[in-house]
Amino acid sequence: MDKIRQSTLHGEVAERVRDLIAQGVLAPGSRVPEKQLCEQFGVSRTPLREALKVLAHEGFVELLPNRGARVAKLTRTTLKNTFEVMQSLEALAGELAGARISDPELANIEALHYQMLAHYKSGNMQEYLLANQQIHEAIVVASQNDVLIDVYKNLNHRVRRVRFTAELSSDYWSQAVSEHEAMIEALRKRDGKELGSILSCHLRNKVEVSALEEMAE
Amino acid sequence: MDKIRQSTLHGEVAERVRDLIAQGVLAPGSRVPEKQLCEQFGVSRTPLREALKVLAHEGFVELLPNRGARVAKLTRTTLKNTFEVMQSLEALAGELAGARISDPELANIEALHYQMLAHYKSGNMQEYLLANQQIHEAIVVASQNDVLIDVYKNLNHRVRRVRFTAELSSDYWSQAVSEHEAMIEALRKRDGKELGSILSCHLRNKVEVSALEEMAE
DNA sequence: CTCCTTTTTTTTGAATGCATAATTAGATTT
DNA sequence: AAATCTAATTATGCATTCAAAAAAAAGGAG
Repeated sequence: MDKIRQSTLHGEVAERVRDLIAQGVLAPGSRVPEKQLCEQFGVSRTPLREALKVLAHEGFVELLPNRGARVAKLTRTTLKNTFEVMQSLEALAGELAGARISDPELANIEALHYQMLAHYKSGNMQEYLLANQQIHEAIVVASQNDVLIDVYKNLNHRVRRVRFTAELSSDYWSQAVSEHEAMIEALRKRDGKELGSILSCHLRNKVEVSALEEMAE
Repeated sequence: MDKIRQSTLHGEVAERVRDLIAQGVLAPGSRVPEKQLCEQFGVSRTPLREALKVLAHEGFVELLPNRGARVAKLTRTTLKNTFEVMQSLEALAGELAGARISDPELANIEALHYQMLAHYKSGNMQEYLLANQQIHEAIVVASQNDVLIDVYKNLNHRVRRVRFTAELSSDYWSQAVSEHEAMIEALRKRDGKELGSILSCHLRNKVEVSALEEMAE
């Protein structure tokens, strides 16, 4: 389950910077202080700068010529666009997963589903959202399409810093839960088409629901 | 039309290395000779290595710890997976473009369409494929979803090195052309749903059609 | 002659150094 | 006192250097 230790320094650094951005330690629009981060991480500027190149490509930071890296602002529009793409990718994942999912994978998703229901009943939103997230990821993984998995994870990374702080209405919860029920049902029937269209709708509300912290500009 | 000169050295270098890979100068599986490329480009290893980090993230090369970068092999499976994702993205692009495309954009696509038809009639496959490619890209751009455009371009980059060397059957050509006719028709009607489903089918044959040069393993 | 070990060479990963551009601070002028 | 110009400081981009690891070459045993 653990991913293989990459042992690439720039990779480690990239992950830590991503975390700093996700946690809001590095504010959107602010410059990325190379020197300070180097001291903090105990590495030289070289691997940090390599990491910044990758992060720029991932959309976490912007590189300004001779002005270093700035934390990219996640605008409402970008967020909406990202969800739009993720929705489409999930729909594809659902279609493929229907045809390709293995029994253990299905069992795992079912287990997650019941965990999620339990959190729903007990009103534990944090845990609910985590299980929910894991289900979606598991479906994507079950698609067995490496490119899809890769692109999806990258986009997921990007929106990680958006916290769902809003109180979700009970209406929304119950609808989401029933959609999830339908998803599991479709998976059990190995009905990819059905699963795809459920997933396609499922994300549609997420944008409005998510309360955005940093929607400057 | 010209993109803004980025003036980032690692960006330039990345592009040149991408080209070398696309042209097959750097063979799949072979190691990327840092020193040699540095001399060839007239830059030091720093920007080259930064570029390699980005290229690794893009899937062009693989980084092996203490063994440098190797040109990634594009397996049949990866190619199939990539087309699967691109197809899904194009379908989304079509849906969005239907709602959002501007009149000049539509006119441009129509122009490209007629160019493509001309090449079809004259049997110029190379030019036909180019126009075809441009139409697909223009539809993606017309979606006005920056994230989508970005991801699509990246995937398109990856498969650029696959050359369509096979002689396309006239059956395939005529079918593809009539599908394109339908696409234009849907665009004129601003019918995103229709365009999406046409595009969704349109790519489906591409995998089999594409004659792959480097399908080792 | 082949296989294995040891040494040499090359290559890689990361730190440091240096020139240039940008930012800040200070001085000068109005 | 506000604004503008200039000097000092700092940060950035890239080249270079250095240590460690891997590949290649040389040597030795069976």
